[in-house]
Amino acid sequence: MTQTSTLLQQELHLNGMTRPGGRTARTRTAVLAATLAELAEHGYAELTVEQIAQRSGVHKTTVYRRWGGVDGLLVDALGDASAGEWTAPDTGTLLGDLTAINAELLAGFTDPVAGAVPTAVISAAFQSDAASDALRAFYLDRYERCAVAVTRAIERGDVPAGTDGTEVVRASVAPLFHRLFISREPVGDADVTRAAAAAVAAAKAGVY
Amino acid sequence: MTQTSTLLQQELHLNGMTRPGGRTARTRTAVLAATLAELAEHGYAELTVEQIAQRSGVHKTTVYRRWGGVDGLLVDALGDASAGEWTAPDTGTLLGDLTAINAELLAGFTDPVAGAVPTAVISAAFQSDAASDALRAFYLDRYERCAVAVTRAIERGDVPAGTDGTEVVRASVAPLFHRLFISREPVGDADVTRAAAAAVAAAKAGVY
DNA sequence: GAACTAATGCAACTTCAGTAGCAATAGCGT
DNA sequence: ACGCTATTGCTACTGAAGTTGCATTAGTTC
Repeated sequence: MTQTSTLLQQELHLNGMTRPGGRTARTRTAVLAATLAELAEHGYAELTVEQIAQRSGVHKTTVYRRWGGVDGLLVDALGDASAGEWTAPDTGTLLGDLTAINAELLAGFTDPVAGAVPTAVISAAFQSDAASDALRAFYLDRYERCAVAVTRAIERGDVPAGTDGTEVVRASVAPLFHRLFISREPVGDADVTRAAAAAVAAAKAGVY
Repeated sequence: MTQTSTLLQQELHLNGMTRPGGRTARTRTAVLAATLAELAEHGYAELTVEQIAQRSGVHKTTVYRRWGGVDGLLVDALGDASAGEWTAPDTGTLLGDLTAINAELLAGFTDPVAGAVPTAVISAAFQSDAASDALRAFYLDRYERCAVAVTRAIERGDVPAGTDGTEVVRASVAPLFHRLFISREPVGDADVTRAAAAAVAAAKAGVY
């Protein structure tokens, strides 16, 4: 956590608060930073409010009051992470775009720091409706942004008109998620390219 | 839990025990049955050893000693569920087979009783290595059994020779898992057929 | 059927997640 | 600058998860 990112978070997300003063934002920043740190160090299984509170210097009662528990913290952290602007890569071909998206996705989840929050929220979604809703919103937004790659492919004539872009993206990333969190198999570059190639083949066949 | 299934479980899974006598098997049956019942009623989030112990009439110390905790119970329950023989459907076409597999999968996870154990193990795999290993073994076995559908398609000449059957199956089911547990979107029959069709199209294009 | 021992039952204890009530503090408006 | 109040800090409490040591029961073996 650099000082710049700290200040950045302090400026953002002050909506809906009756008193968005310096202290409120300060505690939020400290708690979320501590959450990320604890998550990266110990993982979701051992993520506890007490540790986060102690690490952030904020009392645990405050954390329980504002976030309700670990799930709430994760939801807030996910919203924070997805706040920044993000645009899909543009390599010139649909296969290239989807491959790049998949590679970025895999790299993100493989990295113990960057992947900790999304992984934890996926796990928390099994228990918490709030986490489930946050996940859905996050990925719908992501797929919407990625769909432009398919739109470009349609304009190039590579893919039938009327193809649902978000569906193609979903199909492209699904095998990676499947290996990572369902069948729990190792995932490599071969899976990245194969999944993208399969989505392209299905799209060209007019499945979506 | 019918009496027949109880007796069936009592007969099975007696390997590796130093004293596989009647009582040991009896407590195991009672505890696993209680686990399934608790899971179906309250879900994984509220699944607790104490409740299971109380419901089964077995002391909680015994449960902790033999299974170590909730995760161990789920692993054992999953092994129990996957013990029975299962063969992939044979409809005459690859698309039909994959669609049938997907439909069965979705129905299984949608049903609150039948889907409770697999769902819980997927969730537990985020915390427990034992659950993760059990999941991997379970699905590898499942995909192996489903791969015969692709083998038949190769023999019919519908799909290029050398196609990896398990990969096709993975690709076919992945979008369903993705909607169910990652993006948390509603899943319907349209998704079942579309995912199967996409896998077929990619397989025919020689991706796998 | 009698001794042996694996497996279970039992009670007490420790630890920790989460809550409640009240005191203290710091931002906000005048 | 001064009061108001949202927010946080603090202490103590409740309840549940999980552990430990020992007593008891029930299969197994001879």
